[in-house]
Amino acid sequence: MLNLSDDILEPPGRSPVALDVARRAGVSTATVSRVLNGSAGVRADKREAVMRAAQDLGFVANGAARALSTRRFMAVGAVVPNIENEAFVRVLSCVQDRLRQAGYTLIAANAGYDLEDELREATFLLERGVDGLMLVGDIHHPDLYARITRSGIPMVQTFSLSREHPCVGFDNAASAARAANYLMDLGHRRIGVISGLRKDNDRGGARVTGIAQALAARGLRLAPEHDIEISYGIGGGRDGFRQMLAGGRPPTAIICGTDQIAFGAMIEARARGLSVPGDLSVIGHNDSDFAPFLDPPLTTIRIHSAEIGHAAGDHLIARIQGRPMVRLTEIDAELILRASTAPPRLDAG
Amino acid sequence: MLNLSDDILEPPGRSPVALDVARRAGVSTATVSRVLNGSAGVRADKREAVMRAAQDLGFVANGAARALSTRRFMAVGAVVPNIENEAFVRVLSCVQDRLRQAGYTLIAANAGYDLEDELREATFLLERGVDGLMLVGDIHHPDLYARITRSGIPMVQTFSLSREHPCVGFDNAASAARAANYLMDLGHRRIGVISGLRKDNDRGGARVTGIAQALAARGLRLAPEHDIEISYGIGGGRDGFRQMLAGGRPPTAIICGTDQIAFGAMIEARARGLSVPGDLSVIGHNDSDFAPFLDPPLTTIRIHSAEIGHAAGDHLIARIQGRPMVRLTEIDAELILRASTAPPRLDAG
DNA sequence: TGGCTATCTGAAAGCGCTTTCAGAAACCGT
DNA sequence: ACGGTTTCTGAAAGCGCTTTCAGATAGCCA
Repeated sequence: MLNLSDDILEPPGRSPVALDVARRAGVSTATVSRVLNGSAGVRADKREAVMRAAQDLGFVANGAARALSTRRFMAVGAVVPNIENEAFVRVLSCVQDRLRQAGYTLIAANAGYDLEDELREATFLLERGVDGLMLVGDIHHPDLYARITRSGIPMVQTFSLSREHPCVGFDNAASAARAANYLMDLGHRRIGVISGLRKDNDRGGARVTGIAQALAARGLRLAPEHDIEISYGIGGGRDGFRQMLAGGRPPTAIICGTDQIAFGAMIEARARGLSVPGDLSVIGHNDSDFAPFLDPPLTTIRIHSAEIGHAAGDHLIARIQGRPMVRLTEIDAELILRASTAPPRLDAG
Repeated sequence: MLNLSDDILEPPGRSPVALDVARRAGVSTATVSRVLNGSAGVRADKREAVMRAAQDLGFVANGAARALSTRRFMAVGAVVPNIENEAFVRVLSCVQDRLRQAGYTLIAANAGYDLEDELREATFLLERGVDGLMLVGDIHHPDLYARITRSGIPMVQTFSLSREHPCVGFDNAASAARAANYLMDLGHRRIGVISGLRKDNDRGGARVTGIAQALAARGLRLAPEHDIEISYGIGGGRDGFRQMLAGGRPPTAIICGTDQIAFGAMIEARARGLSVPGDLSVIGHNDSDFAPFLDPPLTTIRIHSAEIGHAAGDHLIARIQGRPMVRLTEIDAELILRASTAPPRLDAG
């Protein structure tokens, strides 16, 4: 690196502050602030001088001081159940897109499907001073709502609909019911479910409820041995389907909580000599990247994570900026038909 | 909600500050600060009073004021090329683990494999006042290093080794070479590569170089028509392999930049009537969740993302806290042998 | 009980920025 | 050239917390 005088002058211990810029430009810190924040009403020559001085010094405003002064942290927090889950990552990424455009930062945290942990993480973000908060689902620690209210910042829930709180999501029960109806229309009468853990997870719970109700509406029932709950993942899907087969008469179709679970179930089915969709129809959830590439390509409920993220971001920004905003935004999920579903064999009874 | 007097007393407009707690507890803000930061030397009765007052008021310290005062933001930033990439997400998640234990927050940003964007995002984080910075790879915008130096915060690079900068990673060239040697040991002589975009991506570049050198060391060469660069993803893998077949005599083995690419290539191979590993051996990178479940299970280079993340987190925390830290930490990648690799057919020549 | 040390505590001074408010400078028409 | 505007600018007052420093209090022994 060249030893330009500017570099040498900078004592490495202390980074330049607004006062340094002001002195160098021969103005006051007030003017420095005005220039750097783009507010009008500064004569061109002074504006120039400030810009140059800031540039020379490599001045970067201290975010904490700015936040303290403006009472805006310029960041919003998001707590998701699992930061490694494809759908949540997509949402975070899209929320961040929108925030960035408005000059805000996203700070994401992981709750691990546990209400206490979620409370802890959200409190952490609240302490940091985030200007808004994004959560997943409609089940939260009661103290959490109190703290959010007290902090006075806007909050939005995602991935499910809520009658109490602002939300961007879809009707998990209805979309799962749609999948069940589709299977029944194909002629299936023994339909199973493999879902992720449902504790403190309204999405998972609603989906199973929706399916059960759709079955009931046509005089069928979700047999307990066909209602499996496992921890997420491909391995979980294998285990789940194995468990289901152990429960007596096998279903002719299953609806899975994620595409990973569906993938696992399909692997296990094949290992047992069952063909998909010949002996077993399979439906997943999410429309993951790999879903169209499975063998057979997976029929799945596409959750528009990107749209949810964008809408949630817009929602928070609007409320932070004091603009009016609808309480509920519905981003409908969609049943994507591929080749993992077909009518049951005639002899399947 | 019950209308407890405490709730009513709180004017919703203004959240309580340290002074409110101090008054209610009958002490000064200095003592409040001492109690809430766990510093010793406060008599038990006053400590109690402060705790109760803080509790009653639902007091949450203002993070900006604290940061301004302590000159610590208690957050570190991370800029990764693609926040939706499994390996990077894993690293972020593990870095966060470590940071959290030390009381720090992670703020992640997306650079999209573009040096300018990376500079922009990193600057954004620097402005925020992060206490440390994690980057991916050893190729960055020259201005970025200058800004980091000027800010005086510790930085660590990940996923590759660097002779200049602090880093936690592995030798991409060597591990890819190991895969190539393994294939050559099996008897392969026409080996191809499908990698992600290599522009501004030292990892991708190093891997291809490593493979080319390993081939050269045994008197073979990486034919240009067997050296394919595509954008990441399963679809990319399909396209890439199709492209490779169009280039004349097909390879008997390929090494792919990610498991997704490998998956795509396997799909395309099968569509062309080639069996894996009979006609084509395939090696991936990352050991993704689904790799063991592909058909056949995928041989892949396992990158220990979790360990990299933990080490990077520890590295930053140590330096932030002024503890000494080694400049370079090597977390070796590992070749995981599964069923997608086998000796070439005898007639493959 | 007095005097000395060991503990506690509060007043006050920042941290670095934004923003108000009043004064200075520039501009205008006559 | 002068009063009246209009436009700019800087001094100074916070924002809410931490931390120093000196004074107050408690504890102890003789």
